Amino acid sequence: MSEEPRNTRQAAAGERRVGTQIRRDVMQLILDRRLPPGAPLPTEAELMESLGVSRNSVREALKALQALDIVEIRHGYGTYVGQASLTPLVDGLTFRTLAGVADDHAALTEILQIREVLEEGLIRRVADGIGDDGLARLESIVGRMEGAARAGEAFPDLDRTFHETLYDTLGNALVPQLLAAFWNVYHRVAKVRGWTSDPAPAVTACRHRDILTALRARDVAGAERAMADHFRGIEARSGQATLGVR
Amino acid sequence: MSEEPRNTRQAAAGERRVGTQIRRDVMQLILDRRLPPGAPLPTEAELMESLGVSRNSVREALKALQALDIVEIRHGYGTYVGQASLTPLVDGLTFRTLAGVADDHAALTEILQIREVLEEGLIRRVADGIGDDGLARLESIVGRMEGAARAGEAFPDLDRTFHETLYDTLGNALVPQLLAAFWNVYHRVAKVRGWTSDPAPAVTACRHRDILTALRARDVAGAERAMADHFRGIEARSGQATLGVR
DNA sequence: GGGGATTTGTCCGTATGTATC
DNA sequence: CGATACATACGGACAAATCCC
Repeated sequence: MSEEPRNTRQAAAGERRVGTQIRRDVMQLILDRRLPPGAPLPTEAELMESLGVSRNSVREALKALQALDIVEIRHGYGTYVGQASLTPLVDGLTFRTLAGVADDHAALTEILQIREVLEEGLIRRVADGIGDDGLARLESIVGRMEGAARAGEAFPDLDRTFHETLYDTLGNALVPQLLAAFWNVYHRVAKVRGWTSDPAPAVTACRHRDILTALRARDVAGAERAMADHFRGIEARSGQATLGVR
Repeated sequence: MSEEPRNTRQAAAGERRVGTQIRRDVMQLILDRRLPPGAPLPTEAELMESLGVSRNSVREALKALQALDIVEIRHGYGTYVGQASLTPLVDGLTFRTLAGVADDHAALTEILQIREVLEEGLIRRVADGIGDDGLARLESIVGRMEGAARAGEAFPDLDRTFHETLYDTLGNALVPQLLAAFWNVYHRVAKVRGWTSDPAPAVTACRHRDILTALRARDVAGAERAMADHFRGIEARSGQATLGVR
């Protein structure tokens, strides 16, 4: 009775840090039970008993998993399986950009370049397989863009929705989420920096119209060029904004 | 003395959740003081005094920031500014893939498709601006690949290094990190699933040789085709692996 | 290499706010 | 509205790891 292994954690030699082990255990629990997003998880009390750890350790591990959107905690109600979205990427990239040792224009240009490469490559695949319903949905969005542009208003949400719907037809759920993540980082940084949003809505609406027109004509090369032009416009706006604060 | 605003947090009405507010405060502290990655942060005791909260709350917030790689905690030493790497993305995507309601082959195909679009678009820009030193570094890597292939051994690390060095010349620090993140997710899932690594190293080495040859000849279209062929090979391997466990 | 100081890791107990039924 | 279950937050205590002298 000289040494009593309080729990099974030390004996298994899985991890020396309790907190890390709890994180792995909770993730493994979700995987083992095939719990879908939104499914209820054991309460903190149940976890501290089944894992043999204190409430504080459970909470710290749960907070870490919450930051990764692997679990979702609702105050006074319970803990649930999270959506595993790309929110952590948005938070991380936003912080990284704002904290950049160099000026943020360079960091934002990097993000923009990746978006550009992605969308230029994707538009080709979209042009091949888009159907009439997809074109109709895009037409509706572009129509609303032109309406807002005539009123002289910017339309960041419509812009985002356009690109999101554009790649819905690919059947790749990760693509719209990744592009939305980059989009969110860009606009969140712009908001913090106090940049004005889209000084020329009419031009932006025209760019989207060009993309849709090329898509209708099944003009792959034209769609690629239209998308490239669109990004030239964004870069120009971004460059002017940084010039303004210098 | 009837009401003493212990801190400025409640008065500003920024957030009603203490934990969330601490997270924002610590991030803002890093931004305000222009602290670079690796710089020391206040100790837990200092934070609980300056923010007027308990140690548990400080620790929970710090654990969340640690999961995002925004801070780095060293047991018995101190807390430091993190690298803000893409580790959270790797963790999230790996979990998301393993927990996928559909089979993981679909989820991995999504990741692979994004890598494919990215690298096919990037290789074009690389072919324009790569110098002799870059070609020499790639030559060295491909040479070691061919050596390993002759010995019948797989070379996952060399594969990863090849793609990483390939895009070093772009001057976009985010590109290699993002590709490395996708690469890590793919191989981590493959490891968990017990897939065998690269059954035909000779073919893989040949694909990389093709890319390098096209790059030397400044053959943009050829480089793009070689890269596409490379991904066809990966997809074939991935498809066979999932067939094997069925 | 030994010892003390500092800092994070873990645990316990208690009180409070919050959402659901 | 009350009752209940749950997360949120606080305070104190000791253990473990690291560093410095």
